[in-house]
Amino acid sequence: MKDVAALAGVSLSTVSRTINGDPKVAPDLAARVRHAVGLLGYQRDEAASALRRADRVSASVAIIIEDVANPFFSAVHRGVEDYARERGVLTLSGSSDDAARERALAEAFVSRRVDGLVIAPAGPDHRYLEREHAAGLRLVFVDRPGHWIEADAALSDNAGGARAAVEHLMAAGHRRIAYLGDRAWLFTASERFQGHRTAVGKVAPGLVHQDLGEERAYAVTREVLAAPDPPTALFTSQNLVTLGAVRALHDLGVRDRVAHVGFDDVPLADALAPGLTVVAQDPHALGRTAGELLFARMNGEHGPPRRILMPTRLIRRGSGELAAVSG
Amino acid sequence: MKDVAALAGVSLSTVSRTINGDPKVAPDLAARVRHAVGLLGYQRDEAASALRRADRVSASVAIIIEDVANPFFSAVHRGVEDYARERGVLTLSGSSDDAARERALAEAFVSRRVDGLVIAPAGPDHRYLEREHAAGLRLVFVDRPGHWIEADAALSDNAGGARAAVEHLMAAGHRRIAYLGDRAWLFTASERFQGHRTAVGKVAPGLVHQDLGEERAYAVTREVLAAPDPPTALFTSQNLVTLGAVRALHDLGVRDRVAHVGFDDVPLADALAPGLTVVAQDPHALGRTAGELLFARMNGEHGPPRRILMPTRLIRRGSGELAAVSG
DNA sequence: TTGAAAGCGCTAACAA
DNA sequence: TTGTTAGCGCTTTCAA
Repeated sequence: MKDVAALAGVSLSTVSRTINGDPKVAPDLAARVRHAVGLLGYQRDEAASALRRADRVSASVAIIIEDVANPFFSAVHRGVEDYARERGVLTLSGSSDDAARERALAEAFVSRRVDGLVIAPAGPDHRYLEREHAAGLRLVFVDRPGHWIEADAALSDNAGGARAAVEHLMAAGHRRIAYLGDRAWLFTASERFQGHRTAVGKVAPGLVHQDLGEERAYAVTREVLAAPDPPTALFTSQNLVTLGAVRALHDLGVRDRVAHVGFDDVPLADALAPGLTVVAQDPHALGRTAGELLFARMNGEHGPPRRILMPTRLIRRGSGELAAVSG
Repeated sequence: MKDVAALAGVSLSTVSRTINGDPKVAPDLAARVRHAVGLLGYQRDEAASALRRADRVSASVAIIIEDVANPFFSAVHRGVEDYARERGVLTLSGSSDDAARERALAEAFVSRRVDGLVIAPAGPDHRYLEREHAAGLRLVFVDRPGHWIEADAALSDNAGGARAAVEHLMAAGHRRIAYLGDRAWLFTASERFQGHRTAVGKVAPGLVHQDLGEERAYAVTREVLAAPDPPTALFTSQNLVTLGAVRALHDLGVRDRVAHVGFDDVPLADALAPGLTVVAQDPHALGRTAGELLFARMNGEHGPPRRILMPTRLIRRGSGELAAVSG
């Protein structure tokens, strides 16, 4: 910056003002400065700039998701990024994997002075953010609400969606409907399980399996169908669980006999035979909504925490419309 | 920080030294400092720290990919992130979409003083990075090499993989093999087209379609198959193109008659009927390798640019093994 | 071993 | 309108 000032023959303040688009710098000086900037390839040091700046804005927000490579979360990420970009704000991101890493990431972003933080919780306790939040950190939760902390959240209608899925299966005559879900303590999972339970009335023992990942879902699907009095339909409550179950049904050759509805859409769902019926969320919209909440706070909105519920949508593609056969 | 110093009754330097693990701080002082830190929930301002620090290390790297929500790129992202995390370094990321945005993002990251930059090129010209690169910016390209700039790169064996895919189809008797690809000017696309051409010898007119996205691929697949003298097999050279083609073949009801090999694996490929044969890359490993190259430079490695080629793997699942019927 | 003071690159108050 | 100067939060000489 001082090289620029020297080359343009002006003071540091004039350079700073020119760069920040201050209107009351003489056009000829501004031109000299811009010329020097171009010649030297000067770029402002954003960190130093934010450090000195009165409002301390870094023009960046961060999102912490479970896994940047999970299609659901990466679409949420993209939603936040699109919203932020339209406002000239950079979006940082990181994969939390687990509660400890989530906390480490949150602290890393906070100490980099992001203007706001979006978190898709991987951990069951966000009290560690209480102090920062009280001190003015703009914080929004997405997909799942924060625990032990009062903050904005953008969520899907998990219970309603799950209930719709299972009721759809029941309307086709199914009564023995297995529930396969991921980590039971997660808000999303428990909401979806509630939805399932509401629809079926009483849950048959042996038909509920939780804490599954893709591989466990594959194995459990095979086990459940091999057991006596097997279910005639499956409700899988998370995208990776759905993938595991689809592969298992396929390998068993029963995709056209065992009904199946998954929560969250997956690629190629409509190219399967039969197509995969799902309760789709709109992860991109979820991300955008989280962005809206976050920017509202950044723009000075006060008031109590808001919780926005996004609707889900049942997409009939065949697998959820298979009629129940005598069980 | 000065609150911490006041509470602990020491000077700023002692706080700084304690936080940075300087061994020659008296244990009792260090304990007092740490206690105060805990009480106040103090976290160092990384930006200010990096600003003053002699080596100016920010403990962060960035990766620019076309779309954080594309499964291929998000897996690359995750590979870099995993490698960096093991070394205590934060990974930032952004979606470039196009050349202009790529440049804007690169400049944003550079002005945030990341220690290194990984780019999956979206643009055809990286001369804008030349000055920074010469000035010491650690730069690695992934998936596609940089253009008009000499820098390290981690690439898949695009030509070899494409050639293997098409030769595989030819071994099953196919002679009329359509090529469907994404933006032709991309390095990856042109390499894959070269591989296709090498395998088939001479390219039949009307069987090559480029610059496709998922929706265009869907439409073009239908058109190509409806035309006189249609191909008996398809080679789709990118994941979104593959998805479009699969859906089109499915909707036409010809997935068991028209052979198909895709470049890059897609979810549920093995749950289709027939399964989708692909030439798989390992995007996670590609990301890790880019990370290795980057960190080697960050650790002072000199020498000429290195280009690492990662092998691809043909995964036979059925669609690529359909025999040619009389055309 | 500890503290006082200078300064990283920048912006903002103040003076000219 | 422009320049001078102080200082953001931190690290790092330099002296004590």
